[in-house]
Amino acid sequence: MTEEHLREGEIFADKAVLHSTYIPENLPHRVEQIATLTDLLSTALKEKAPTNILIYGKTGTGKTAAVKYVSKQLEEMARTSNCPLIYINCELFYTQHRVLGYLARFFNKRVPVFGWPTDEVYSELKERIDTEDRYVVVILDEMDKLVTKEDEVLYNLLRINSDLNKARVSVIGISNNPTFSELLDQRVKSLSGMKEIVFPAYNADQLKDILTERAAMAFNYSALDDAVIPLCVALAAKQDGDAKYALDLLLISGEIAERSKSKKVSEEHVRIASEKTEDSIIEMVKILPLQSKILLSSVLMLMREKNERSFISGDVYNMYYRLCDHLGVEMLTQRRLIDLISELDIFGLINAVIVSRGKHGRTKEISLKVPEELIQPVLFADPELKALSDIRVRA
DNA sequence: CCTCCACCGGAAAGCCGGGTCA
DNA sequence: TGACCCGGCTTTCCGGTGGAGG
Repeated sequence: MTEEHLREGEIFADKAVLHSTYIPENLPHRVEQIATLTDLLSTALKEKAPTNILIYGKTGTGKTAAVKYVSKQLEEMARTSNCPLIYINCELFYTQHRVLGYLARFFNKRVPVFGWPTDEVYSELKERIDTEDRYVVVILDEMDKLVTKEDEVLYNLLRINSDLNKARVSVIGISNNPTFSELLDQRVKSLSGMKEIVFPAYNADQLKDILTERAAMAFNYSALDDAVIPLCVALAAKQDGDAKYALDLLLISGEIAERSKSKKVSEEHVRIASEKTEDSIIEMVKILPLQSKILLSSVLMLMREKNERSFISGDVYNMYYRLCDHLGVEMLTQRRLIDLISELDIFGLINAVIVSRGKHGRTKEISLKVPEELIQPVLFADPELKALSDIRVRA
C-alpha cells in the first residue's frame, strides 16, 4: 500500500480515492441517510426482526457508497453474529435465475448456471439459508433492472421470511429510478414492511465539499490549480449534481495532466477531460436504435421550433410522427414511445418527470439533459436521419 | 369536493431471428 | 431438417390517476 503511494507520480498521491469503488472515511452531507440506514439495520439485527429497505436517488447521489459504508461498519458485528452481507449488482446478474443462483452458490449449494428450473433454485436456496439460525442481508444494487424484466426475484426475496424457520433475510434495494418505488407492487411493499430512504441530488456547495475532501487525499499538495475544483463543481452541477461525474472529471483531468507531464492540474485539463466525457455521450447517442434517435431528434426540433426547454409528451409524440413521416420511417405506437422515453431518461440523455396539469391531464415533462450542440451532429450523421438536416425551422 | 383531461403503465399476445434438440 | 423454444421488441387493450378548475 505504502509502496504504491510512493510509486504515484507528482500529481497523484493516491489515485484510487477518486474511483467510484472507493469508500471514504466519511461521506459529507449523507449523515442523515447513513444514520437511518445503520439504525434500521442494527436494530433489525439485534431484534432478529428483518426489515426491507428501498434506497433511491439519481446517479451520483452516494447511494452505493452509503450502503457499502454501512456494510463495512456492520461487518465486524456481522462476523461475530453469523450475519452474512451479500452485495449483488443486478446489472451484472440481471435475471431472477442468476441472482438466485448466485445466492445459492454463496450458501455452498452447487447450482449449475444453466439447466435448473428457477423455482427449484429458489427452494434449494431457502433450504440452504434455513439450515442455520442466522441473519442474512442481501443488497441488490441497480435493483430496477430486475423489475422491468418482469422477474419475481424481488417479490420472492421480500417474502422469503414467511417460508423460513430459523434464518431471517433483509433486502436492501438500491435504485436510480426516482419513480421506482411506485413501480413496486403496493401489496408487496406493505407486506414486507419496506422502508424507504431518499438520496437527494447534491447542490453546488455540497459537491464542493465532497471534491475538496477527496482531492486532498487523491492529489499531492499543491498539484491542483485553484480553479480546478470550482470548475468541476460547475460542470457537475449542470449534470443534476452528479458527484460520480464530478469525481470522474477530477480523475481524468489529473490523468491528462500527468500524461502531458504537467506539474499541476489546470483548468485546461478539466476542459479536455469534460470533452472526453462528452465523447461517451456521443458514443451512447451513436449506438441508439433508430427509433430512439428519431425520438431524441423530436426533442431537438421542438427546442428550435418553440424556443423552449421542456415539453409535454403529447408534443413530443406529434413531432415524432411528423419526423417519421418526413423520413419515411415506420412509426411506433404511443405506448412503445413511453418506454423509449423512460429508457432515454435512464441513460441520462433526457429528463422525464410526471406532472399533473389539472384540467390538462397528467403527462410527462420532457427536457434535454445534454448539450444540444453536442448530440445534434451525431443524430444527423445517421444516414437514416440525413433528411432531417433539410428541415429548416424559422427562428 | 368532484370531474375530467391527457396521458401513464400493466398485462397479454404476436412477431421475429437465432439457437437447440431429436 | 423441421419442430420447438427463448428472449427481445412491439402492438392491442385497457384500467388508473394527480390536481386545476368548476
